[in-house]
Amino acid sequence: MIVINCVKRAMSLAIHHRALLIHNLPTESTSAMADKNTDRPAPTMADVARAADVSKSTVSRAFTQPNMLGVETVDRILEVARLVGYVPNHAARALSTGRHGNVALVVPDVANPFFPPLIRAAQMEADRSNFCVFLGNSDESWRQEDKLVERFVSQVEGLALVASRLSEERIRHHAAKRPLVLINRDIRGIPRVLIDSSIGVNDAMAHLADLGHERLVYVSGPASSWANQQRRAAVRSGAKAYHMEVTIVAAKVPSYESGRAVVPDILASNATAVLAFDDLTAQGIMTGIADRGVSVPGQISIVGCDDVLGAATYPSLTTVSNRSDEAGRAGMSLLLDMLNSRAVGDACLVLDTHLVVRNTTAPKPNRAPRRPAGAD
Amino acid sequence: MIVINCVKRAMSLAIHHRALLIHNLPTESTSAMADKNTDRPAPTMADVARAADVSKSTVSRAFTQPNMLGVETVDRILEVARLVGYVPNHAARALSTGRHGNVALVVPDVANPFFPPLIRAAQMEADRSNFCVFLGNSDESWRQEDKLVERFVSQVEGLALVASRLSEERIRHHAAKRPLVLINRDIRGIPRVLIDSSIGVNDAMAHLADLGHERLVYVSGPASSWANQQRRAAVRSGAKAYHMEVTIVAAKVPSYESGRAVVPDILASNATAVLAFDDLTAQGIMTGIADRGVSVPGQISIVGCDDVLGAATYPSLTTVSNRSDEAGRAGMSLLLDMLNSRAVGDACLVLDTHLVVRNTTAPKPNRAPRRPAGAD
DNA sequence: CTATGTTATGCAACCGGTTGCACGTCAAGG
DNA sequence: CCTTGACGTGCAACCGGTTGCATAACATAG
Repeated sequence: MIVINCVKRAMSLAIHHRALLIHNLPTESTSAMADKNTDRPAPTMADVARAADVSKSTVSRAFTQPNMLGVETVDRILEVARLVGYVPNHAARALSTGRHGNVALVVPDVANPFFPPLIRAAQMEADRSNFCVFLGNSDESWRQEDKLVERFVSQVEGLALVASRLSEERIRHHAAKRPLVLINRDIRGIPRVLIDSSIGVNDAMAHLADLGHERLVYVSGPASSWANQQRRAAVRSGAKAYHMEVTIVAAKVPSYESGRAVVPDILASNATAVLAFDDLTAQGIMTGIADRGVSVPGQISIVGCDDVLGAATYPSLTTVSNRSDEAGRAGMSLLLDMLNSRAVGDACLVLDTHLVVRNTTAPKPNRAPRRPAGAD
Repeated sequence: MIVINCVKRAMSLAIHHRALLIHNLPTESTSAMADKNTDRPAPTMADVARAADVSKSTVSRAFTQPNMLGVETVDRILEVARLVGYVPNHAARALSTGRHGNVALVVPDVANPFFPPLIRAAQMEADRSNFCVFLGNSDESWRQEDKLVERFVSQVEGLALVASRLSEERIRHHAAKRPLVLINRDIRGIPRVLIDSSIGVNDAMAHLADLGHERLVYVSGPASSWANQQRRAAVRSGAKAYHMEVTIVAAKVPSYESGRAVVPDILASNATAVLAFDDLTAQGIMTGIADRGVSVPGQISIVGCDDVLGAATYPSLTTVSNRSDEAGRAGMSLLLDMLNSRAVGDACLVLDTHLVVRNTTAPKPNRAPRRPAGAD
């Protein structure tokens, strides 16, 4: 066995182990290798047909339309198939039927905690209908997203794009060739499910206004994100309704680091409350602020979005909660509906959100927060 | 536009919107529908061949072996292809070449924060080689995992199983038909990458011993998890080395809830330190313990594994850190190596781990922790 | 006993690419 | 001038299924 500890780069390790493993193949391993892909190339329908003494067509029907055949024939074929270890070939089937039994799911960032529950729910929903799901990570880039979609399109029956960064034109282009649903992106004529955070954001602003806050910073997310546009708009309208003054600070990508990075801008604004595009950003902001000796929520209140951290932060984060898994399930369900019945149209499902008040919001301090104690 | 707020079950909403959307299709939407899938069924190679006045073979070669053709021929064909919007058909290609350009990645639980970084890294690594990746969620069940693998196998070139719950026999079975790598599962003869947490666990026990702790609880994870077996073994050997008494408490699945559930057992054990299978479990334990009025780390020290929560908990969690993304990248890289060069063997890459000391560990209290203050 | 179904199965074409082999052209070598 | 080889391209078979149509067997009705 080869052991390499603490390898830093995949490339280097790939080279290493390959170089090393030429030798020491225990006999069992060698025989295992002999098995591998050396056995006849997997039984096909023709093999089964021969073994069961019927035609290819009959074998095919035994799997797809059993009631068209004699019961004992079907039984015999299935038995034979099991014995020889036959597994139908998806690709071949897709070629003649046009039905691949696959769907694609594309998200901006798998590692952002907003998405995993959504992915999981979508995956399991697809699984219930025996669909396989391709996962794509667009890395917040529309080019990457477009490339992925293009690569997927020839082997899927439908696509679900989550928080798509693509232009409306590209989305329509793709939707024209394959059934496509959007999650957290709002384009007329394309079926979509939306998490309406404007409700929760509005609640949050009412909550802050109640606490006496008058100056708010909204830390925005990706410009091409529908959720961001919607949240910003909700902040704007909330500002009017509750007579608050709003400053917008931009964090390009939603992440812990982005949050930390915008802390100076936040403190410079003289605001007493912060609404962040998402919890990750909010968390970064919290630690950044704490590092500068400003207390939360004593001097500044903070509200996040998405409720993906639970009560794990300290102080526990007040946030706008939604059920992203629900969006995933609903989106996939919608897509599967489209695949079964052509009866689709301008469907739009809206899931609502609500404010969860925890411990990062408190009444406005008497004086505006001091400048950070430390330098920089 | 149809709006349905606060829908609870996907099924019901699917029915709803379908019922509702028969009407109100704005004209633009209607025309969009007309486009959809109504246009000729996507241009094929034959279409391009006709348009470029060459044979199918030539078009094929223009894409796959351009240097076999005259340069101007290639240029013309590519141009024509672009014009008619031709996109090669993965499935058809796979049928004749046997190369699908797909790989499968199966994990126990997408939503467990240990996996998303790994998934993301694996996905992006595959993407660099223009591979599409299927994602499977085994839901911690070997049956589900087996089903997924079976479904994937006919349309992928290789598989990566993360923390597989399958029996060794099933894994060998699958490995015999397709290149397969394991992540966090150790089977001789099957290429694998392992995160060796025994190092970190040992460090953790040394750390606790330094602090004077003599009685430890190990909260175990899934029995079929290799990581769990490894960690438990490391705890056992550490117990010997540092003369600690160890109790094992079982949490079947690694989750926040499981952690909370085992708190009574932990407190009953009279131990002064806890090592949890993973951070999620540790987090559950922390809040459960806090709820009972026992202080961390004052009365009980807690150590997690995986370091997926960062410093977000309060107190921030001491934990055994690893880079799961590195494992994902290395695993996928290894798989791609196998696909390119048949030169594979008994490869085994081991990534190491280290202890990150934060604020949930402290010297052993003078007296063993009291029973919980509240009832139950 | 023949006309008419009904049911179970086989034949062969087709899905959209890939590829071994054959063919034609043109240039260099004998 | 004729061979020989390299080069560029086309033909046709093949990958592993699906499916419309034909056919054979058998039952029922006229």
